[in-house]
Amino acid sequence: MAKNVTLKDVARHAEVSYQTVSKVIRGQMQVTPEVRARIDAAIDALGYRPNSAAQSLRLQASHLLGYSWQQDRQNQISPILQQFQHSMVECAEDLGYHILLFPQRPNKDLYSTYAALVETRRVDGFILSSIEYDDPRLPIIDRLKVPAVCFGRSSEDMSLPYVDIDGRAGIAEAVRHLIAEGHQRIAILAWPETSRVGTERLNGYWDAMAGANLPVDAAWVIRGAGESDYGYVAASQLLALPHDRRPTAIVTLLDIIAVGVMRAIADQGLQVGRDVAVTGFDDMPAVHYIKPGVTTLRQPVWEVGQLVIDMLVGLLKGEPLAHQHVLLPPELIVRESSQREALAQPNQ
Amino acid sequence: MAKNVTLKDVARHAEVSYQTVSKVIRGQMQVTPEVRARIDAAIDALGYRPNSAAQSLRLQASHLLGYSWQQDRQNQISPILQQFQHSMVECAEDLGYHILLFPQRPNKDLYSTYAALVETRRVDGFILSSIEYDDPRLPIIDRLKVPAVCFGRSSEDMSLPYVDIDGRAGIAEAVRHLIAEGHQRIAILAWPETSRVGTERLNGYWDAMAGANLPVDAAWVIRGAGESDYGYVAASQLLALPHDRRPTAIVTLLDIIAVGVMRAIADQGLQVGRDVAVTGFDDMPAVHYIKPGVTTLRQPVWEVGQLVIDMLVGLLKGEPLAHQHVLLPPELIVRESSQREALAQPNQ
DNA sequence: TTGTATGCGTTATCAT
DNA sequence: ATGATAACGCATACAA
Repeated sequence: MAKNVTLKDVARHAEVSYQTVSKVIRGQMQVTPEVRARIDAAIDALGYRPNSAAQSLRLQASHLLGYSWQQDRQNQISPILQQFQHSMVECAEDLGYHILLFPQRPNKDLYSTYAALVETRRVDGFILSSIEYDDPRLPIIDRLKVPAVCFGRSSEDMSLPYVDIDGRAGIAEAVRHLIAEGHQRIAILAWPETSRVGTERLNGYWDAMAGANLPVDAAWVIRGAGESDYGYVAASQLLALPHDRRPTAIVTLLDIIAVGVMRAIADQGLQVGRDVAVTGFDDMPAVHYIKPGVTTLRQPVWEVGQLVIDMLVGLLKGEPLAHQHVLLPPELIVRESSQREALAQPNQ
Repeated sequence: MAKNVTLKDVARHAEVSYQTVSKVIRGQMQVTPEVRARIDAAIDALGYRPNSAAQSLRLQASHLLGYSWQQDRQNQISPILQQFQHSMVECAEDLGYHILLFPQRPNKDLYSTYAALVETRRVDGFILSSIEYDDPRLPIIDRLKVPAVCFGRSSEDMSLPYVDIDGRAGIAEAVRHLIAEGHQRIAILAWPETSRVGTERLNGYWDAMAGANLPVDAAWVIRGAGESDYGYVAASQLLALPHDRRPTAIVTLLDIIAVGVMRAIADQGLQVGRDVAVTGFDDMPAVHYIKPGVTTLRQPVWEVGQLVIDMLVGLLKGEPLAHQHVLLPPELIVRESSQREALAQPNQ
């Protein structure tokens, strides 16, 4: 490691006082072009960089943002959160901030985890993702009075600023697309009531069905958890309904679940798209190789990450937020799985 | 945000000098139990936590470790790297460190990215993952003379400390397993020669085949890139060989590729496991739902993360490394795809 | 055992 | 326009 080059070294080299250098560097002072050039040359020659610890101490700001993510049962991070992390990191750097990762131990006191980071002044604020009902982190953030912005919301009137995907609007659009394709008996594989995201999306289904004055058979709304297996089992159940009640389209809340549904349809000797339409959610790269292609809803995650950081940094600078809560609509991507006219695909 | 509680506040409350508090806190001083109790009470009452910026400035150490990851073409992080990140974060916290994320912009000067972090003293060291041949980061780290430990290696005799998975040993074990299952004509879908990891794993294949004195038909060793599609195409090619040259087992370097291979086998009217054995790599959760189950090699990623951090922190403390280079063997997980006796599975 | 003095590198307030 | 002085909070060599 090279020796520290300090402000004083630069000042000595440029033959000015170090306070002058400090001010000139950040444009708080006008000097003669000649002096300015001497200082720039000195900085360049010595390779000076301000010491971030000293800056943090002086400015009472670490320029670090704490982020802790959640894995699902399979120890996996959703592609959504991966991209979210990436976009945050880039946007933060553009604003002079960095992301600090910290663990979320299952058996450790959550409060002390956050408190330690705040009280040691290690981070200036937090980003929270995967917010659910009664999220234990929310009261903690509130109690610590630390700036924070969430990706996701626990309810409409959350006190914390958040950016979220409008899953309700997304599913509604998917259902309207299916209706436009001529479907009337549309089923949905929802999530348990404890899932905020799932409930939100299910509402989109009700919206669209009601908007088109289509009746909903109680059997068409299934709640469950799991991945491909959930889709397979639930779809098999739907396809076993009497013909006049059997849905011709099945909406799912996740691409992987849609894959299970498609397998169930094929196993019944039916053809996905032509006989039964299917839609997913997330546009997961992992299912891109599935044939037929899965109609899905792509979340604008990149924008979410940028917005979350923008908002948090704004908060830290004391700027009032333009929007306390932002809802971004997902984009419907139509592929073969929801089209009757799609070309037949040889392999499943 | 609550007001700062400093050492002096604690000292005033405990009626001692603040230097005494400082020393007592970190056990550098013996005091009467009575004084000790007063100090503890004060810390507790005021909720004192040492200011990390002040500590960093004083100790010339940020206790931050820089980590930047790489995404694949599909903007995805491999499950391996996800788990790696997680294990690092937990282990780092146990040692009083945190992970700082920084972006790897494709078109930005790589050197300045690292230099900025080092010269501002923002991080004490780096963790590098996804090392390949001629990795541009290696000379940078070398030039900056900053402590760093890698997950992965570009060559055997790398100057930087590293922890890596012994892919060669892993593939060799998989091949020996296939041989034990009675296979003799074993093919492998390798990666391009530019892939260090791929070359390494391919060597394991040669090791095992040579070790069993089995001849290798040149047509059995295919090099290519891609995911499921690569597996499908390459396997179709292998299965089109004359019967006496057609492999009865196909080794792949990735579970997803194995899935493509299995589809090709099924499309030929053959049965995976009984007619042609298949093995993958990584034990990816995403393919857990595939039937028949994919025999694969699970990487001990958690251990890698722990080791990498242990080594880097040791380096920062000036401790000599017990092992400069560590190679961890993957674990063979045998499932139906490589067993002739496996129960027949109804759905693909 | 306890307290004093100094510096880590920066920013900011005041003089000049 | 420039420079002396203080302060941010902590750790430590040294003196008492």
